[in-house]
Order: sequence, then C-alpha cells, then structure tokens
Amino acid sequence: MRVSAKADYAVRAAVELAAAGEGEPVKGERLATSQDIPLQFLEHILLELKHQGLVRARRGAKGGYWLARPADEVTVADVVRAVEGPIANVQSMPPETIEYAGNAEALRDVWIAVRANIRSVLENVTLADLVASELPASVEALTAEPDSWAAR
Amino acid sequence: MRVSAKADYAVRAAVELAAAGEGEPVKGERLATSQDIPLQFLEHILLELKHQGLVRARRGAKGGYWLARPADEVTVADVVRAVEGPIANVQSMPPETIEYAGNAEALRDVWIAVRANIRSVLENVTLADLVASELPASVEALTAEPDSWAAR
DNA sequence: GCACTCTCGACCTAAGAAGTCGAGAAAGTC
DNA sequence: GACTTTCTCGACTTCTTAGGTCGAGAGTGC
Repeated sequence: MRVSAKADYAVRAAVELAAAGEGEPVKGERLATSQDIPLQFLEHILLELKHQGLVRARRGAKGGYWLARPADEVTVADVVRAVEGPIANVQSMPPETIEYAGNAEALRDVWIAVRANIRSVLENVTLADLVASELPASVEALTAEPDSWAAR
Repeated sequence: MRVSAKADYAVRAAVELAAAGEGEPVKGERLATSQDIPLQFLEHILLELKHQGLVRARRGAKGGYWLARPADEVTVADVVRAVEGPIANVQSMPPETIEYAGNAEALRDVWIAVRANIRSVLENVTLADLVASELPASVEALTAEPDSWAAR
C-alpha cells in the first residue's frame, strides 16, 4: 500500500514533459535537475515509459524526450502502470482472481473496492490537469476534506 | 500500490478470530489451516497484531488467540496498519509532508486524494462486516460497478 | 568528424517479503 | 511436580525489489 520512488519520479518527469509542450524535446538532464531526480535512474524510467509508448525520444544534439500523446490524454494511472504494473494487486494477483476460504469470502470485494477507488482518482487526473494545477472536481472534493490531510 | 501477503494474511486471520466469537481462544494452527497460511509465518503476524493491541493470546493447553476488541470495533485499516504501517505513503513519507517542485506541485494533492479514497474503504469495513458478508453501502456501491472488476 | 544525448545491459547494495528453525516460557492437566 | 500444549521471539535463509551507478555503444545534428 505504498507508492514507490519510481512511480513518483515517473509522474513528475511526465508532468515536466507535459509542461514543456509541443516544442523542442526536453533533455534528460533538465528533467533530472528540475525535479531533483538522480539522472541515471531517471533515464531507466524514461526508457520504460518509452517502451510503454507514453514517451518518445531522439538522441544526439537537439535530442531529448517528449510525450507521445497530448498531455490531456495521459492520466496518472497510465504513468504509474507503465512503471509499476497493475494497480492494487494482492500478493501479485489481481483481486478479482482470488478465492478466499469461508469466513474471509467478502474480503475480495474489499480489495476490489479499494482498487476501484484508487482508479477513480488516478484515471481521472491527466498530466494537463497537474500542469494547470486544476484537478477534477471529484478529486478536489477529496482534498478539501480536512480529514484527508491527517496523518494516520 | 500493492497489498502484501502479510497484510492479506493478517486480515484473514483476524476475520477468523472474529468469526470464532467470544468463547475459547483459537489456536494458531487452526487459523493457519482454515485460511491456508504457513503456520510459522502466521505466528509472527499474530505476534505483531498482539503487540499492536489488536489481539490477545494465552499459551499452553486451552491457549490460543482472540480479539482484544469486539469485531465490530476493529476495521480492516486497523489490521493493515498494524502489520504494514501507514497506508499509501509515498517513498516512505506521508504525502502531506512532501513538497514538490514547480510543475509537479499539484501531485501531492493527488496522493492525498488516493489515500483518502483508500481509507474510505478500509476504515469503514469492520471484521464483523466481513464475517457477515455485509459490507457498508458505500463499499457495496463500488463493487456493484462492473468496471471495478475489469483487470487493468 | 565531433559533440551531444539517448540506449541499454551489467552491476551493486540495502532493504523488504516471505518463510523456516529452534529454544524457551507460560498455562493447564494429571 | 512432571508433562504436554501452545504461544514467544530471536536468528537465520532465500528471493525479489527498490533504488541507484557505470560504461560502452548507437543515432543525430552541425
């Protein structure tokens, strides 16, 4: 139930690409410094994003990375899945495939509900939303709750 | 963004204890077999639950484990936190303490929203709910969505 | 040709996940 | 008091992942 550094870095780098817009490609080094991410590690992450078709790249002078799709068509969920795989797996298995014995039967539905609720945030926030700092109303509603900010 | 075997086991064992009710303590071995959990691993988990005050235990003949509180006062979140620590940390840090640079500023709110949404499920389902297979309406609503069951 | 920048496999260390082992301590029974 | 049962708990193992570094190579633009 935690977000890895890799996923966090991936989203931040993607946001930075989104902010750069359609112009020139952005160099890995600029991404690394502007978001304070170790360069070599970031390159691996960008490569994964490229393999998943989210990002494109060109080498050489004037080279760099850019988004393969418009920023408002890439969700945070896309980026997280690209580097971490399926969201909210239980014991590395998708929850809908798990069979629980006897008393624990209903537990599967709990994990399903958790996954659905995570998705409802991550699949509805796009990179463009992040750049603009304007999250969808349903997400804003959650952050508006003071209780959401309580450590626990 | 995944649920560990440990957390899964912990909840299942706790549900089994809840189902056993107030009578005699339940032996570790019975929990292990009824939920198909490696016994020795389970004992460590039960010990953690005991240290966190969720479970009590007695040794010897007639010994075993039982819930420290009524089953309808223990939530799934309590059990998960007992063995995994804080839910939905980012890079091992609570999301509200993270400062993102520039373009990624709004990302913190996304993680906060994710955490809030996870909590809204886990903190509202009790062990008693699971034993009865009757989840709160807000959770049932999520599992009723066909889309929640789609692998992705 | 040369500088620049991505590509990508190899490697590394530390930590965590998942589990096993075995000695010991408390509790009940006879 | 001896004996059995069952929890207690530290030590240990194995495997994977997290997080990161290094260095050679390949494509690009000038």
